[in-house]
Amino acid sequence: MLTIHNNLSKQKETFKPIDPKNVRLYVCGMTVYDMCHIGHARVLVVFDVIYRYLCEIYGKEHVSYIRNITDIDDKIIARANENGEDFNDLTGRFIDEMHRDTAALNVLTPNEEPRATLHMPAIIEMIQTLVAKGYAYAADNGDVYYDVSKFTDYGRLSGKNIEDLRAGERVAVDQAKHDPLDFVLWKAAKVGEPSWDSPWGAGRPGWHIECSAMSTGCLGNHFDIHGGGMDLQFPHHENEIAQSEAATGEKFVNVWMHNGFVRVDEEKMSKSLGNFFTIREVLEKYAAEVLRYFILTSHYRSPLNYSDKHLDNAKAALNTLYTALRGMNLTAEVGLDEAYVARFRQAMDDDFNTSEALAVLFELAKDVNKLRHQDESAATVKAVTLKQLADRLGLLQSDAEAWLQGGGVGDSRAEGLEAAEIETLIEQRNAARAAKDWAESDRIRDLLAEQGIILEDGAGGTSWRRE
RNA sequence: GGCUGGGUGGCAGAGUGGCUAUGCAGCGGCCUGCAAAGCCGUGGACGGCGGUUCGAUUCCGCCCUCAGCCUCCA
Repeated sequence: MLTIHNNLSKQKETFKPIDPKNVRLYVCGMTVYDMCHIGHARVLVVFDVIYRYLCEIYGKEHVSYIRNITDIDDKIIARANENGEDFNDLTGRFIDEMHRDTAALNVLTPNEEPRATLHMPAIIEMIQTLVAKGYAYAADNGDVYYDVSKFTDYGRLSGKNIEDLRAGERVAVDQAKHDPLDFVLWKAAKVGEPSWDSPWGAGRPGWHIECSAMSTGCLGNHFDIHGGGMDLQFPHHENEIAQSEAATGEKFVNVWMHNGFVRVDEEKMSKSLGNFFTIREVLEKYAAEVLRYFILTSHYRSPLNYSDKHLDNAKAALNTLYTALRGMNLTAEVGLDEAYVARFRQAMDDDFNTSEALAVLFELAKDVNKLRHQDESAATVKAVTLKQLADRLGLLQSDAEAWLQGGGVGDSRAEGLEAAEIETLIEQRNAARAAKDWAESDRIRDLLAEQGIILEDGAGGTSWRRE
């Protein structure tokens, strides 16, 4: 029985899809004007694992996963101007870069990745509906605003009330708004800005409305799960609720999920603070799977502190799992160890407790190591189970030998010895060992160690890996 | 100031009203020519002060402290 922490109720609830056989999931994706950073990686990986698990329960063809792309907003326009290029060229380029990152991280492709600029009619139509219903007004400056005072439930998701928000007075007063809390649905275009025609003149949509229009457009007025980063809870998701429920007259979303932040030195990593690392930067030093594993070590709602040391730790942990799989027949047609499968599912059923799920993987690895020289068929069952469960998390996707010999490092790994050279040296060393020439044997081993190559003499011969 | 979520062993990170998390690192042992890997064993923890309880790291209160949101941000 899957339970999910619903941010709307602030508690864990048993998950029941609106349509018992089909699940509908929407996640707020990227604004594409720059490379994705580790915070983006976390959303991508966290919801990828959630998506995979929902597919496991309901069947892949019964889960609709939508992750939008914001491809028009102030920052995109500003960046395109800085670069002196058309904003479409900019966004197109960074959409490609994002897809390169998601592929590297083994993030599955959603059913759809709707883009704001390709859904203008639906966006404009929703704004028209809001104006017609009295929830929105066109201001003197050509902008259209949502009238927050008209939506009685405003603030429910983020635990705020309108009075407190007003008391905060941190919202800069915009003369065109009736109330500082009102937010923009349609922005009138300034000269030279990209724009679309609308009943209120040329302009572009506000950020929040695109998600209301595209999510309901893709999934229907009322769907199951809506996710995104913690920071989107307010105002973005709050505003989405206000827009969607006012426009459709129906409940918008049953379950709201928000993942925690990535931190650097105990501080939020963000573009505005400038303390961020791009996914690409990390992949130069570490294999993508190390980053993916690192993200899954903590619960999705907890903060995740980023550092090289933690990634080194993640790499070492992955090596342990791969070492257990090395030499095992993973394509053997054997049943799974159902006790472990049950424990894995129990962990995932508990609000996607990936740390607990990973612990199950390590216990399986230990079993494999224990049994491999005693009871090969029993060990194979454990190994196959380990591989299968890891698949469900999108982990252990490499061949174990290839992983260990590759060293779990990223794209620009320091070039070392070729495999053939290493094999030759190992042969020389083994000849020395056969002659009990330990000095020579150790000399070769030390030589290789200097190159980051670690030898392991086993019953079946000498194997090697990169540290 | 308002609201939210945290503070767990050297580090990371789950969890539980009494019973081993797990990983990395450490220590002892087995294995090995010696190592490495693996296995066995082992030490070490629940921010502080009260309260509830037979018993609290786990529930309640207060305090300290950290982070986040209240403004674009995953």
